[in-house]
Amino acid sequence: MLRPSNLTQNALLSFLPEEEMNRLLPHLERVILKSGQSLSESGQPMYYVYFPLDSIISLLCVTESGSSTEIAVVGNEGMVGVSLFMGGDTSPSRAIVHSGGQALRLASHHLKNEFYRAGSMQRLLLRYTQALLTQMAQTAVCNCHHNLDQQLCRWLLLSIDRLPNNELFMTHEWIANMLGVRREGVTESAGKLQKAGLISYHRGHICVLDQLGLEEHACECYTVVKEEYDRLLDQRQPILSGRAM
Amino acid sequence: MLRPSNLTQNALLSFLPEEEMNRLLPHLERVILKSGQSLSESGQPMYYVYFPLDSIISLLCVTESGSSTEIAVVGNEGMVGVSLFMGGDTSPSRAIVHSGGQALRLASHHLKNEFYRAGSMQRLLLRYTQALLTQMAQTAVCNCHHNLDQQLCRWLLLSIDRLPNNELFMTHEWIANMLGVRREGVTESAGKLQKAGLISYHRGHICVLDQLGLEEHACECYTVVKEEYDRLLDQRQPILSGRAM
DNA sequence: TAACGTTTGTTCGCTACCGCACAGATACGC
DNA sequence: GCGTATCTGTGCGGTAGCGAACAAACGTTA
Repeated sequence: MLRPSNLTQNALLSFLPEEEMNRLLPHLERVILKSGQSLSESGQPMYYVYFPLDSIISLLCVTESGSSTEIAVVGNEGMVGVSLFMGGDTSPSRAIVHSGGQALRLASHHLKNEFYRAGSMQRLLLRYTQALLTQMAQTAVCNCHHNLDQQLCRWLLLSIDRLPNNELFMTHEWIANMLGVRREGVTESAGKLQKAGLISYHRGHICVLDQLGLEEHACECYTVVKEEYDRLLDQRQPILSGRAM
Repeated sequence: MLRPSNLTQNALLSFLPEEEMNRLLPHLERVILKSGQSLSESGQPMYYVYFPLDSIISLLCVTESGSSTEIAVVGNEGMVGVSLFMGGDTSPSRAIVHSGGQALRLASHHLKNEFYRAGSMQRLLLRYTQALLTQMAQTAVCNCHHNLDQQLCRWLLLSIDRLPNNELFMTHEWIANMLGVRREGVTESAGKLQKAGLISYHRGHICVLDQLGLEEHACECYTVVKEEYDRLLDQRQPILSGRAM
């Protein structure tokens, strides 16, 4: 059984009124997610949804030829598995843990039951899905019109916004898979950012040194997404954990 | 007042049970949408949602610099304005009529009222939104990994699937805006398709001559999207109009 | 210490697409 | 019929990113 104090680290759950939270509480399980682990595969049924605490999950869309693109990133501000209550049952995208950590897991039918009571949980999850839609749309246009340098800045910013500190463990290779580009391209862009003093990295360990500087180098996509999340999800009491959005 | 027989041209509405349809009927207005007309602008409040009959609407995401990319296309299988019931109130994207025709319009509050009764309408609209999510994700990955020729094929196929026949009125310039590329690029790709006998075009009038051929030239993205729409929305009685999905 | 796998740095030619410029063809209004 | 706007075709140099290949630096294990 979880102590309520730990639950508030997930923003979505922290917004729930006590009554609904109490109904969910017995069914929430704390799990450890490992980097690289898959939470869902395209077209496969989902048995659980996940509310990340200090972990980050990437939603990927994969082509026939095997190349992939991240279409959204989920941290402690959200959840993985919206397609369940949207009525799809199966997941349309692959969900990969891109930064290991803890998450709360909830069996599908418990989530559906609560959702179809049509109370706060439903409103909250729908607003979150709307934020996800915005993120996906903005990612799509960013892939099209902004260069790799800008995309890398956006990606780093979205990641550290969802982490407790300004460091992340991630190789260039991984980032390349997320952005749908070559590893060498990431190495080159990351090199520029390091020379500019914005980040430092070493063998899969990246430190963001100058967040504001990154924002200046990023395209507007980061801000657009962030502001939409704030608008849709920050209308209630703030979340208790440190850097959460 | 609308005759019920005309309503069935929109797939979403045709799936509604009679009771719910009767509640909506008095509030549905038939409107003519003109090519190029904007139904919603990014960040602006929406007063109506639209159920296209023989018109097609593009959802666009626009960058600061003014370049745009289509993130989804909506025809008589869907509706424009999902963000209303998702809780966003304002539209996150620009909705532009890309093929003029008729649509049914419903004032926001009537839609919300029906949605929050948590009946068939809610389930249906959520399933549709799920299909929209899939389309957006697939479009994003397509922009990233597939070349212009393939994207053009996908785009043409998605368009004629939503039209009563195999011709559409659309200049290369417009298509370029949708795909987020140069007009010259579209001219070149369209030229190839014409030489291959798959389409013919002349000053903004495009005829699809060989749909199967187009599908062979397209990337898998078209099929993925189409099958997901079929799966999510074709589970009930078929729609009455001719070529509807 | 030595061997090996992983991560990053760098180079080279190649391709798709960009941005620009301009020309021809067609449709439309006066 | 004529002028004009729109649509399409084409040709240029430029560039961002690709694919492949390889080297160097680092960490881990034996």
